[in-house]
Formats: sequence, C-alpha cells, structure tokens
Amino acid sequence: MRLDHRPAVALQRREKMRARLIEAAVLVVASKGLANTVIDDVVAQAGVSRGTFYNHFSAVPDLMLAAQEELSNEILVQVEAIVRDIPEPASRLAYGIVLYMGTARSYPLIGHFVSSVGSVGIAECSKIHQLLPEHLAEGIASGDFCEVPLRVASDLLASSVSTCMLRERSGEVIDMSEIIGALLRGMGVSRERAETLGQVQAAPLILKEDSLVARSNAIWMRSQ
Amino acid sequence: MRLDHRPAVALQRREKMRARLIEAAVLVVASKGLANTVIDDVVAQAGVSRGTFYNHFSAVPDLMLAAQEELSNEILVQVEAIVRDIPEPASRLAYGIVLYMGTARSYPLIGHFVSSVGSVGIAECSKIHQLLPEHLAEGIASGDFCEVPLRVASDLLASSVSTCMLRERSGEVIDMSEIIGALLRGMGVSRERAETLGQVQAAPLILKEDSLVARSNAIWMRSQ
Amino acid sequence: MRLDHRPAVALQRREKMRARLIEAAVLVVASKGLANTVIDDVVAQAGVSRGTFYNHFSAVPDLMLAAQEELSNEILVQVEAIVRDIPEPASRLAYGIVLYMGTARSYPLIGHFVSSVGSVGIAECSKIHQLLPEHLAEGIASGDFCEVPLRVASDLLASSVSTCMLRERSGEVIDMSEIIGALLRGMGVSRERAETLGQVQAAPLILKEDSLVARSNAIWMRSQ
Amino acid sequence: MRLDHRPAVALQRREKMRARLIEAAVLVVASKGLANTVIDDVVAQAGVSRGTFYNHFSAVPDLMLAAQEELSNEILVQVEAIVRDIPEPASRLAYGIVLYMGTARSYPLIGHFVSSVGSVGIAECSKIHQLLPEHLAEGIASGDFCEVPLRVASDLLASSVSTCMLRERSGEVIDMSEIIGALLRGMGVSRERAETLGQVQAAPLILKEDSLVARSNAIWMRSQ
DNA sequence: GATGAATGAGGCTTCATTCAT
DNA sequence: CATGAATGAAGCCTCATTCAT
Repeated sequence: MRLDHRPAVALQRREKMRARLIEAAVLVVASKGLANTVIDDVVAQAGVSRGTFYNHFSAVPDLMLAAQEELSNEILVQVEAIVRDIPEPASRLAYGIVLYMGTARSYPLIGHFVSSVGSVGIAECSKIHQLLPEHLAEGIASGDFCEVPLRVASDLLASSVSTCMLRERSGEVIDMSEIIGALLRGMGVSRERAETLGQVQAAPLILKEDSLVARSNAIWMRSQ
Repeated sequence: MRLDHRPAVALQRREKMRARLIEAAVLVVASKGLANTVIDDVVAQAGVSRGTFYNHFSAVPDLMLAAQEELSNEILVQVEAIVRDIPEPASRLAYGIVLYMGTARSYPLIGHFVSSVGSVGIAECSKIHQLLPEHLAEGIASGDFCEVPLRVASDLLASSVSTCMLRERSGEVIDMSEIIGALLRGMGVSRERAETLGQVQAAPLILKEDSLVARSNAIWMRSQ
Repeated sequence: MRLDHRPAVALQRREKMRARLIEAAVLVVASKGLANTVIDDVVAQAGVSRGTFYNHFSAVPDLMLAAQEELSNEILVQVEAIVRDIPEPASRLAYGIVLYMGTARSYPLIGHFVSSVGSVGIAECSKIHQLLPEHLAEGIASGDFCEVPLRVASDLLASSVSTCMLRERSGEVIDMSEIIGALLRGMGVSRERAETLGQVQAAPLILKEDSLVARSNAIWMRSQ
Repeated sequence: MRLDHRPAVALQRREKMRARLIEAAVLVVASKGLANTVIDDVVAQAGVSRGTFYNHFSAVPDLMLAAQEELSNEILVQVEAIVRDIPEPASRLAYGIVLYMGTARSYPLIGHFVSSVGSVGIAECSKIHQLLPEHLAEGIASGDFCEVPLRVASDLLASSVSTCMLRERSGEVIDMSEIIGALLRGMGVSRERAETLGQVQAAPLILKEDSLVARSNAIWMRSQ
C-alpha cells in the first residue's frame, strides 16, 4: 500500500509543478506578449529555478504550446457542456459565443493572453475544430444554417472571436450582439433571427477556483 | 541646375535601395517566417552589407513594418481602383474579394508572406480600414447590407481573408465561393444572393513588372 | 550472530551496486566517449536513480576513475598470471602483448572503452607500471633487452597498445606481429628474434562470466 | 588601386584576429587543459568580445582544432626543412626527434599544450603522417630500417614523443637519448647504432618572433 | 554612402549535486 | 538506502546595433 501510495503522491506533485509553470507562462505571455516571453521571466513568475523548468518541459515552445492548449480549451469545454442541450443549433451557437466572450470579459487575463498569442496560434490548437462539426451538421440539417464547409465555419468563428478579444484589449468597446449577428448570418441565419439571437444574454461562467483561468486571472488582477 | 539634379539622383538611389531591402525582407519573411527572420538573411538576400541597411532603416522592426504595409496594400489599392465603379455594393464587395484572393493565388509569394506574418499583423496596417467605410455605408443605405459596425465588418473581412490564405498555404483546397458567400451573408446579404455572388469570376490582376509583388514573386518562383 | 550477519550482507549489496554502476559507466563511456558521458546516462543504464549513485561515489570523476582502473587492469592481471612463468623475458613480453591484444579483440567493448578514454587516461592508472619492472630487469640481466629506463619502456608499451586499439576501432586492420616486433626491437631485441617472436600465437583469454569485462561485453554485443 | 587595396588590408586584419584567437586558445588550453577550456577564457585572453570569436570561427571545436593544427605543425615543418638533407635516414630521424623535442623544451608552452591535448589529439592532425613516409621508405630501402608499416611507425613516433612531453610536464626528467634509442631500435636500427645516434646533439630551433609558438611562449613565460 | 569587424547583452540548455520524502 | 525533484552555476551561441575605414 505504501508502495502504491508513494508514486501517486509524487505524480500529483509533478502535475502541480507543471500546472504552476503553465500558469506562470500564461501570466507572462499575457503581459509581455508571446514573442517577448523568455524562460527566465516564466520561472521567476513561478518562483522556481530554471532547472526545474527543464525537468518538466523539454524546451520553451513545449511550454508555450501547453499553455495555449490548456487556456484556450478550458472555457470552451465548459461552454460546450452548458450549451450542448439547447435544442436549436442557431440558438446554441449564439449562446455559446455569448457565454465564451462574456466569460472572457469577466476574466480579463484571457483577452490579454489570446490577443498576444494571436488568433492563428489559438485557433490552431483550439478544440473548436472538434466541437463544432456536430452542431454545424445539425444546424444544416435543421435548416438553421446553410451548407457552410466545416473549415470555413470554424475559421470564421475562431478568427472573429479572437480578433474581437484583441480589439477589446486595445480598449475598444465592442458590441457583442453585432459580432454574434454577423457570425450567425454568415452561417446562414436570417437577418431577423440573427438580430434576435444577437441579443441573448447569459451570465458568464464562474470557473472553479483551481482552474487555470481562475487562478491565473486572480494573480493577474492583483498585479494590475 | 547641377546642384538641383544631384540630390534628385541621390534620392532616386535611396528609394531604389529602400525598395531592394523591402523586397529582400518580403522574400526572407515569406520563406522563413517573421519570427525567424534575421537581418543577416535580409541583407544577404539584398546583396548589401549590414551597414547599408542601417543607412536606410533605423531598426529591424521598421523594415518589417514597411514590408508589411507595402505588400499588403499594393494589391488592395489596385483592387479598389477596379471595383470602385461597380454599382451595387454587394457585388462590388464580392468582386473585390475574388479579385484579391485570385490575385494572391497567382502570386504565391503573397500567401506565404501573409500567412507567416499572421492575420493580425496584416490587418493592423491594412488600408482595408480606410477603404471599406465608403462601400459599407453605401451598402447599408442601399439595403444590401445590414447595419454592421465598421470595425466588425472590416475585421471579419481581413481576418477571414488572411486565415484563408494560411489554409491554402498549408495545402488545403479552399472553395472561394463559400468564403465569399459566408462573408456576404455576414454583411447582411441574403442567402440566395450571397450564393449567386459567391460564384462571380474575375481574372486575377496582372501587376506591373516593377511592383513589389511582381518582382518579389518572380524571384520567389525562381527559387522554389 | 544475526548482528554480525546483517552488515556482511549489506556490504555485499554495496559491492554489487558499486559493480553495477561501474559496469554501466563502462558501457556508456564505450558508446558515447568519455567527454560526452553524463551521469544520467550512467544511472539510466544501471537502472537506478541519481541519488543512488551519490550514495556510492562522491562525484562523477570518482566513478570514471574506478571504471578505468578496473577495466584496464582486469585483463592485465590475468595476462600477467599466465605469462609469468615463461622463462625468457622477450618471449614473455611477446606473449603478454599478443594475449592482451587478442583478448581485447575478442571482447570488442574493451577497444571502444580504451580508445574513448585515450591512451593517457588508461596508461595513468594501468598496473603495467607495477608489473613491468620485474620483467624488464630480468630481461636486461639476461641480455634480451638493453638498458631501457623503466618509464620509457612502460610508456612505449602502454601508449602503443592503446593507440593500436584506437586504430582498430576506426576500422583499420592492424598487423599485430608488426607492433610486437617494433616494441620488442625497441626494448633491444634483435631484428631476427623480434620477427620470430612477433609471430607468436595465443588463444585469447576466456574471462569469467562475472568479470567486469565479460559482463559489460555481453551487454555491449547485445546492444550493437 | 584603392579598390584592390582595401580588401587586402581587411583580409590581413581578419588573419591577424584569427591568429590572435588561436594564440589565446593555445595559452588557455596549455594552462587549463583542453577539457576545461571555455570560450570566455579564450576571448578574455585575446582581449576581444565573445561575438568577435563567432565572427571568425563557427563553434568552439573549430578553434581548438585550428590551434592544434597550427601549433603541432609549426615546429614539425621547420624540423623537416632542416633534416631533409641529412643523407642517412636513421640519422635524419634521430636529428629530427632531438630537434623537435629540444625545441619543445626551449619553448615550454609546447609541452604544456601538447600534454593537455593528449597524444591522440595531436597525432590526429599532425603532419607527421604526411612527412614520415618518404623518410621511412628511404630508410627501408637503405636497410637502416626494417619493413615497419607506415601506420605503426608514425603512431610509435607520435605517441612516444607526446607521452614524453607529458612526462616532462609532470616534472620527470627524461633522458632523451633513451627515447631516441628505443624508437630507432623499434624502427629496426641496431642496438649499437641506436645507442650512438641517441647521443646526437642539436641546438634547438630559434623560431621567428611572430610565429605562433614564439609569441605564445613569450606570453606564457611572462605569466608563469 | 557602403562596408563588415567588433560588440555584448541576452537567450537557451545542460548537468553535477543536494536533499526531503 | 533508494528516489527523483529542485537547484543554479556555467556553457554555448545569436543577433541587433555601432563605428572606423
């Protein structure tokens, strides 16, 4: 029993350190930009030594990738879980976007991170490409959407949403309903319905306190 | 008279060297990516010394910016000139996109450059934000478009078009009519009309041989 | 009695672990070269942790030295035991060399290890400097050898033999009789006798299966 | 004429800096050993920046190799020039060795450098393998030497001579005539003649003041 | 203006060693 | 004793920029 326990504890520790490094990476990237992030800043932020970093990641890009993946998908997965049961695909999409962007607004770190990584970087590793097909197919079947190719649709969504975050970060005030409207229309939803669905409201997600986003954002807010 | 002439000649020379450096930058960025481009590669490509570079630009980012601006706007300006007289705004936009992307396809260098700089970089300095408002306003007035905020519209266009180039560079085959359809619908054009306008055809532009794009692309093609 | 037994067992264990680490070191050095050998490779090869290594050696150079000593002398001692009784010193030396090099040939690991450590490293800790004097003195007394200073003689032997291994490792085919001839002549043996003695043949030693060389070589051969 | 002159001057400068770096490398290697030589020490010794080093050599091993080659061959080439005309090959070899080692003694730096690089390193890039064959062939033809294979002969010479330097560096007093005697006998020269030739005397070379060895040694002596 | 050698700050990565569990 | 995570000193190399010729 002890033999089984020891490794389990050790593994948990490893995971914790890994999470700590990713969190630090997210914070540094959000504040300095991806291109200006150096490993020294990250380890300093994490409060560990350089050597420790290399015990957990084989090189800097590995960490950056891990940070992008975890951060971009953490919200997406939860949003998906919530909207999955909404019956109409168009409505589901509208809610998804509003939830995603609303949550991003309530955790400002996200916007900073996403906009410094760039839409492409985020889009590349986003689960959106795995999650969208199902909803799209259903929407096409139901007539909500016209037959948009999957790639076109997911690129449209991913790049618009991340560009939008970038704008907000620059201080511009974005009318979310307009974005949603445009995207829905792009998917084939009628003007009127798009207008209506653009108005949907949804309280932003409250993320668990030990989630990457919640933790990072807390530190972020404190340091601003 | 000689005193007036000499400086003029000198100025021409300066312009020529500047153009040569920009051309070199475009080629290097297209082939190695923005992040991996170092000044040594650029001056080597231009066939001049490092010192010469610093006689024309005060720092590396200056050159990169200049290259992005010149390259991204060269086509845009010509496309604008051509489509400006198309009476219906929706049709004008469709033609504009098809011309832009078709031209980019016939000068493959463009795609490589744009996708390595990333949609954001391009979008930032694109004249699209200056050119679009007029057409948009007209389209809204005519009922072709619904009242999309300018920023939403131009971001949608710029990010979609550059993401599209990125996909083509990765070897994916993109159905341009679908992109155009989605964008037009996003602007408020009806499904049917968007479908029709997505089908518009237009011969790509033939750029002047001494334009940045034409020159760079010629070298690019030779070196592939 | 139990109190006396326990430590003895513990001591045996220590010895075993020490041998395991030395064996691992020999293998890693043979395959990567002394300069490129890092402790991680050694402990991985030994299948133990880094900490364990430091429980048995106080630093890396200690291990390397131990490995060199054990490996270079294991054969030498046995060769000495076998040739000790050959009556004529010149003949004894010839047999000694042919046995040593022949054995090295039949355990290829030796050549790899020796050549990666370099003749100097090996020569430094070789028992040759302890074993040779007796034979040399006898040979001088008998007139087989001329009065070569001990240091000159042992350096000549040690450096030639290890250089020779290095050549064989590089794929060169070495005529052992020529080496032996040259060394014997160098010691003062006449051309004719050196020629004859260069031709001596001797079956390579069969080392005990639990000897360092035999164990390491077995693993080495399996892994090639 | 100016256009031809400028590059010539520039080239000379480059050569000079290269020589300066090699000289520094020789000094550092001689005092700290090859394995402990780091680029920072070398550039500090040369009084230039790290960047400068990388403008002249693409990596550290390049410099080390260049240093070994230049240093080990500078004397050898001059010795060859002097002994080339000695009629008898055995005598020529004896003089060659005594000149080489005598010169090395009068420029102590050489011994330190050679012994820290190790016989193998030196032997690898030594011109001995190019210079010896001619003399060897002649000696075999004249009956001075017996038919020693070239590789055996040059390895014997190179490894013995460098081992000898190593011994002297450690403070041992080496009787050069014994080494020469042993080597000549090894080549097939009779005991008596080897004894006689071992006694040859020759004033060490006086190297040109701007040679690598002379320059480095001067600094070396000053710093001891 | 053009050149390219020199600079040196700054980045990444490795690895021997320590030490809490 | 065994383990392996953490450490941090130390090394290598890059590259934007300056400046004497």
